[in-house]
Order: sequence, then C-alpha cells, then structure tokens
Amino acid sequence: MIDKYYNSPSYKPLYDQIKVLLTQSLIGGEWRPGDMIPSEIELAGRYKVSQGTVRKAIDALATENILIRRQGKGTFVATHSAEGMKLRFLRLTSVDGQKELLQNEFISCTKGKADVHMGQVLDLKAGASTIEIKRLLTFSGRPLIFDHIIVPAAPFKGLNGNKVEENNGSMYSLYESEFGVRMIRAEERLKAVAAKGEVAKALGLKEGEPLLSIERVSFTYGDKPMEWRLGLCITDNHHYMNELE
Amino acid sequence: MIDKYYNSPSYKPLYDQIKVLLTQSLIGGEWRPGDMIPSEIELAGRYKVSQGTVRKAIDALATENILIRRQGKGTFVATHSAEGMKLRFLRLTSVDGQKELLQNEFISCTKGKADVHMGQVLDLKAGASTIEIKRLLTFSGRPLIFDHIIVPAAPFKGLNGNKVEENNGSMYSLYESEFGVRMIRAEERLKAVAAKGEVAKALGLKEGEPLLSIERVSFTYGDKPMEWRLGLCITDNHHYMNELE
DNA sequence: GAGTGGTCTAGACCACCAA
DNA sequence: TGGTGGTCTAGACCACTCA
Repeated sequence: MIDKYYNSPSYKPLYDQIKVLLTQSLIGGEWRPGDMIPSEIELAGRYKVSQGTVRKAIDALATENILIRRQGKGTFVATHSAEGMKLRFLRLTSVDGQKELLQNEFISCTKGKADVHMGQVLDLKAGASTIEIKRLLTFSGRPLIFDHIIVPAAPFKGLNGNKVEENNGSMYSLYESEFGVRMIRAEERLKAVAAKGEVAKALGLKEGEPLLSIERVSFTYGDKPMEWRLGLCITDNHHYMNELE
Repeated sequence: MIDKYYNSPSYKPLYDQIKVLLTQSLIGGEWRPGDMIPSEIELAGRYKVSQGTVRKAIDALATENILIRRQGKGTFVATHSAEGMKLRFLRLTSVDGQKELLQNEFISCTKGKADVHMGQVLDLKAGASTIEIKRLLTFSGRPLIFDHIIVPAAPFKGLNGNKVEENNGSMYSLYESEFGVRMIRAEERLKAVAAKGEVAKALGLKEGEPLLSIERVSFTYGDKPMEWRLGLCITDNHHYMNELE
C-alpha cells in the first residue's frame, strides 16, 4: 500500500501517497463535510509513517481549502454551509467596498439534454439528461446578475425549483447538504458582452448595454466537473476582484 | 536578532523571522533578480537555526513566486526577464486556446501629476510627478488591448517612450532591468464598459460596444504599489481566465 | 564526486482549546 | 489536565546537476 522505496519504478513521495489516501476517504464518505478527521498521530499510526509526513499531506489539502486546521481542536473537512463560505466563489464586490448579501429571485428550473459542447464541458455523453436553472440575483432591490446554471441530472436526482428557493439560492450548500456533492475548485472565463433578449429584459437594460459575462465550471473531488454556470453581471457599481501572485 | 522564545511579547515563528530577513536582503539588493541565493545549509549557519527552519521560510517565498527552487542547482531570485515570465500577469487567452505573442504599438509617454485618487492608489502625495504611457496591443494585426499606464516618476527617472519601444512593451522586465523594481503581486478589478472616444477610435470600434476593463495595481517588495494600469480589451475572440480554489 | 534541494524520521516542547 | 495542531531540531538518506 505504502511505498517509500525510491528506486521503485513509480516513485512518488510518501506524503503524496498519503494525500491520495486521504482524498479517497473523502470521496468514499468516511469523513463528511464538517466532520473532524482523525488526529495526525492517529493517521500516522494508520498509515505507518511519521507525524511529519501526515502533516505535509494535510498541509497540501488545507491550502487547497479541502481541509481546515484548527489549532487545539483538530482538522476538519471543509464545508460550504459554514458562514462565510456560502459565497466562496463569488468575486463580485460593490465599488464602495461592502460585501453585501444578495437576494435570490428564482426564474425557472427545467429538464434538458446535454448538447455536444455541454457534454464535453461536464464530461457527459451528448444527450445525457441535465437540469437547467435560471435566476436573478438582486442587490438592494436592483437586478445585478442573471444566472444560467446547468448540472447533470444523475447526481442531482430530485433537484427542483422548490429546493432552490428554500435554500435562498445558495447552490453550493444545497449541492452539499442534499446530494453530498462538494465543489472544491472552479475555472472562470470572463468576457464583456452586449445585453440582449431575455437577459436584457430581466436585468432592466437596453439592448447593447455592456455586461460582464462570467462562465464558470465547478469541480468536485477528483477534478470531476459538476456544474456549468453563466453569470451576466451589471458592473456599474460592482467589480470583479482578483489577486495575481 | 533571532528570537525563538515563545513567551516573548512579540512572538513570531522563527521561520517568519527568517522570511523577513530574506526579504530584507532582497529589498537591499544583496541578491538581485536571477541570482542564486546561498544554500539552505549556509543560511541556516548564518541565522543560527536549523536547515528545516530556513527551508520553511524559503518554501513560503517560493509559493509567492519570489524565489524559485531548482533541485540540484540552488535557489534563485525570480525574474521577469526569464522566458515565460514576461506576461506573468496577463490572463487573456484566445478562445481557441493558443497563448500567442502580442505586438506592441506605442502611442505616447507623457509627464503628469497625481490627483488625489491616484495619490492614494500609488501611495504618493497629491501633485507628485508621474509618468503616463499609452499603447495599443495587437494580436495578429488586429487591435486587442488599449493600455493606459501610470507610474510614479521618482523611482523610474529616465523612463521614456524610446525605452518602452526598445523593450517591445514588456514593461515588467523593463522596470526590473533598468530600474531594479520587481513586481511581486497585483490586484485587478474587472468591469464591462462601453467603448468611447479615443479608446474606441484606437481599437476600431463603434461607440458603445462592450469592452472588458481591467484595472490593475502592481506591488513590489513590501507591498508597495508601483504601477497603476487600465487595460481595455476586446473580448470577441479572447477571454480572461481565472482559477478559483 | 561534490554540492544542491527533496524526503522522511523521531522526538522535544509550545500554544490553543475543551472538559 | 489531556488532546490537538504548530514549531523547531538533528540527522539520515535520496534525487538532480554539473564539472
């Protein structure tokens, strides 16, 4: 199981192997979001390595926001239901600095089929069943974002408009609490586009006014894509913040 | 100098203290971009700590892209002149995937004064001298980005249009090689705006067409802001990529 | 072969938290 | 007071690079 011998043909550092084992326990549901995982010393015993090696594996998962360390308490599986994590992937900030809460205005939830492109994006066969959600996010009464969300139907069997509304639009905590799907990372592609049609109407804009288009694909454990999302945002009083290092 | 005793009122981990000392040597120019810094063992001796502690400090600087480790060779000060680092902060990618090189079309380089807002952004007194550069970046012959750059005049004494053109618009490697200013991180704010005036003309657009506005502030060692930049981008065939974790 | 960073261990002690 | 994560050390050995 554990292979510490360097000359092995498929040599990998021990802490990488431990990291894989920990990830498998997460995927397998041995520890669920919010749970405390065993202590470093216990894990060291289980895997027959030193505490320092386990520590390095946990450190890696902690910097990826998959685990959360708390001195004196333990190490926990990260969860989207924790306060402050609900909008983890939302980078939009009001120009005057405050990160206010948004209101969710549900529009529709329908069944669909993945076309070839969406099949590639979500790693599905073309024609596979999907669920599509449209909604409007408003900020102090004014429309801000028009969201179009597509997820594969299979892992989200039973997802419907009621559940979205009950959850007040916090999709990620819904995915996690109802379907056991935790998103760990996302890729975004941004463009500037002109408002038109349904979207312009919902946002109360004239045709042709500029909108920030944010296309996002979110991934769960094992880099499996589980959600496609297109957000069209009015950026008169908000901007998308990003830090480059 | 080094304080490893935990009960000290201003307790900080040893590796953080080492990190500060290393950063000071970088600011002071003891090691310049591209240089190899002393080996871990040598630094451990100099600071009277163990190799592991030095390693942890270097690890931190390496994940911040300030130092670069190379097994078997040594640890080096990161540099913008290295190939592949020239466009380090440019997140724009063509839709069909290729990360092509851009052509730089110089427009102007003028002297100016910081207004109150720019003073705050660049940590200058209002009225301090600045240098402003405007340019157009083109991609296979077609305009792509209109850049407006403002830097404080003092640290960049002698910066002019010729130098920008000689450098083919690679501003960061110019700052570094000519003025010893290395940028280590940047903050960006993105919006969608409508093209107008000078910019619309330069980019060959009609008034009102959507543009991606990227406002960037870049920082050198010690989080000192050294450059403000506004890039207005045509995103018909390009998008801004971002990874969220 | 000499020198560098990379991995792994074992153990000591500290800081934080909860009961 | 006991358990957790956090820091620090000393030392062994491996992998990579270059002369």
